[in-house]
Amino acid sequence: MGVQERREREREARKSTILDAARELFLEHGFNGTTTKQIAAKCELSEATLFFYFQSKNEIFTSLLFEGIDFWTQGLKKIDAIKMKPRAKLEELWNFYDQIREEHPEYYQLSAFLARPMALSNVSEEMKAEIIRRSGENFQIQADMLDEIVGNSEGRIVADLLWSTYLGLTLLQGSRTNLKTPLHPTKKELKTIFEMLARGLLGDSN
Amino acid sequence: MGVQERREREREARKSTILDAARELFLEHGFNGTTTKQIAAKCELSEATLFFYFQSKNEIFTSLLFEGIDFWTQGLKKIDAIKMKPRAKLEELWNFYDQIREEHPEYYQLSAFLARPMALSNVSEEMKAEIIRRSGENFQIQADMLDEIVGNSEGRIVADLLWSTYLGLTLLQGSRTNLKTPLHPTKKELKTIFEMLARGLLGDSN
Amino acid sequence: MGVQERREREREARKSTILDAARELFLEHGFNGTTTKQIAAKCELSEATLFFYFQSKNEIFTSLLFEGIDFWTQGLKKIDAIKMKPRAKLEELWNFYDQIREEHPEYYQLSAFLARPMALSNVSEEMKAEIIRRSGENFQIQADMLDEIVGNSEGRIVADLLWSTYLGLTLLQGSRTNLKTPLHPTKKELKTIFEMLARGLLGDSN
Amino acid sequence: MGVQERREREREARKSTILDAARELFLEHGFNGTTTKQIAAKCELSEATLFFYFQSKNEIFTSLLFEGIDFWTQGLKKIDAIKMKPRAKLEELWNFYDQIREEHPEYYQLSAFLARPMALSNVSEEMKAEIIRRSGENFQIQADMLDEIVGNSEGRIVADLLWSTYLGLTLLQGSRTNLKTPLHPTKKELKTIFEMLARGLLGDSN
DNA sequence: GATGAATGAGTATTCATTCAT
DNA sequence: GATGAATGAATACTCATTCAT
Repeated sequence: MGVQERREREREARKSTILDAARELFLEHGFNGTTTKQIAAKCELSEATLFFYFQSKNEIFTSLLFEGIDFWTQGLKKIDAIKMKPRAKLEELWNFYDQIREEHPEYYQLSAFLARPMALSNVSEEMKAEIIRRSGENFQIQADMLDEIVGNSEGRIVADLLWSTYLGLTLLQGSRTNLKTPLHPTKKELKTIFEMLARGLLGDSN
Repeated sequence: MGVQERREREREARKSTILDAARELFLEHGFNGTTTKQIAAKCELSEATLFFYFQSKNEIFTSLLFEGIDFWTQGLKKIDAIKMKPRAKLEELWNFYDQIREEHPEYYQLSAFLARPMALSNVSEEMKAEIIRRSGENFQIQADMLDEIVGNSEGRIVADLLWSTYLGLTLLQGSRTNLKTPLHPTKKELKTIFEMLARGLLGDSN
Repeated sequence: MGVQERREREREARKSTILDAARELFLEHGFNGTTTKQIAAKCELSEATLFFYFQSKNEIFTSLLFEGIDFWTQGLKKIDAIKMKPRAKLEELWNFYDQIREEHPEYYQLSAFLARPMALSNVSEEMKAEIIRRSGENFQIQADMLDEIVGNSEGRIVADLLWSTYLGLTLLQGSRTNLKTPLHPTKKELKTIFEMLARGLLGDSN
Repeated sequence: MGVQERREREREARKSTILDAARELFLEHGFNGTTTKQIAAKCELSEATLFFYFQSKNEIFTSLLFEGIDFWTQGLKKIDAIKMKPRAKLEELWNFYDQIREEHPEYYQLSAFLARPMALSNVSEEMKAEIIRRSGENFQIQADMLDEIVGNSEGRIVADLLWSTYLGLTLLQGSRTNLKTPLHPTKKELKTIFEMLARGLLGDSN
């Protein structure tokens, strides 16, 4: 059934085209600030075609959400699998955050996005449940990893600290871009912050 | 003229009523997701009446922004004025964050809000400039305070760390509320996080 | 009853103030393009006060209409009363048109206004009837006068020609102002036009 | 591609339907007195559909303006091309006015419309410039034609007289319709008026 | 598969008018 | 008398979605 397979592949390619356009627009203008007309224009299709590939604007949106969550899952699982000393692994995790932020800012923004109170107000209850499940899974991976790193069951707390800090720093930079303030922390300063944090988390000796 | 004064007071009260309704809705659904109809319904006025007190939906929005920024300014200045040992002052600042978050979550959300890339896309250039100015002032107060606390000019970096962490933690909790995950960190865990941070910032001796 | 009389006088004065403001705005922007807010602002009263002196925006409008029609009636009756040779009287009438256009353009515009198909669409049937009655009276005075001037019962036709020409010329100038075309006919050219017309109406000998 | 051509034709037909409805309403109630709802109802389409064919209410309006101006241009050029004796040509022109008024009163009203002070207040500066240009062209054709007819360079003045008279007569009839006065001048009386005018313009001998 | 055409429900804002003081 | 406050109805225009082809 080569024909059917090719059709399937083509269908997925088209969906990708649409998602690429939508992702950019949703990130820049938010859900309500983005129109199907804009999405259609950006991917050079008619508005009607969008609805052939997705049931609704909302489905396009949740597709992007799942895509982002899955991206994180894959990265975290890869790190989890590596064998390393605690301090090194902590640094590895931190660097992973850094890397995603640089190479895939859209997936980074996603995390901040999901944290906003209004984030899921347009999403159906079923979808919401699924998003919750998958996001929780991601957090659990990090918490387990950090349990191991700090050598006790405070992993959950440390995960909170580490993750919040990074999330906060990202937002801070976003805010400074908005507010046209000089961008801080720089790459070097980020390193300093990590050292401070690591000292706090693991003690001076590490 | 008692009459005129009473009128003025009543007018301010009405504006407050509108702002209270609008604040809640904007926080929950964002600017584009909130309609003047919703605001009017929430404060039990007609839509037209909104426009008697504010020139536009945008003016309502920016009024809320300024209100929040000013609230922070006042609190920060109060702390800045207190004479204290570094470690104690650090704790004071941390507690201030905590207190606002508990007593005025709406002003807390504001900070996260301002960080979003699309946050100010509906705001006129003049207003944007003013928001930038006042927000920057708030950050400067914190940076200066922390310079003094850590005893060197790394205040800016420390301010970044402290503030990002707290901002991140807030978002984390928001995210967990959204995602219906059990709420962490708890009050006690927050204390632990602060200890870790303080150790990282000031060294073990403090 | 001096008090009551003074009150009456004051009331009329206020009405005049309002009408002055309204006249200017209606002429410039039309009925639908003029708002009660604008009228109130122009005469430095509150919108509500307008409704103390007039029942509605429509009543303000029809008041202006009657005012204008009456102004014409008075002028025409004055000319009618003068004893003169036909050609001189024709010129007198023409000059009267000219004078009103220069000194009271608002009353001149009125005539053009009344001629427009949509002119009275906002006016109640009773008011419309009254306007029709009084306008017809004005036309009758002119027709009778011209019967006498041309010495036969073709006055009605001549009145039509004379009046249409003048009305048309006024509109022509209005159109040229709108279209920023050089203004023609000039005062001198108007005289030439009158000569042509008079020759046509009365024959070469006059 | 027959399909594409048919689509194009259908699209033009729909635009025409909308313009027909709009023309009637604008003539009767003016720009501000006509709503998109009314237009939509009149041509049995939804309001939204109007905006699929035209960018704005204003674009509908200016489309009508251009349509009318072009109609005049075509007729005038046709007459200009005919070789005739002066008096005959003058009559030809007069009859052309008459014909348009009878067969296309909407294009006749247009001229009166353009003359109103507020006529173009809703039109963009670019459009206004274009309207001015094209209207001026029409007048120039008439002035040149009349220069030739009267045999000297007084064409401009004669054009003013002729055109104003006709414009005025149209308005007069409009006014009488409004005011429910018996309609004058009749067809026969119009002829008499023309004779008077022609005598005035060309002298008794013609 | 893809799209031009069509629309019901909504969007911020304005308007003439009313009413309590 | 005068006005600040309030509003129902309307206004031009937009949006996500549907459907015939």
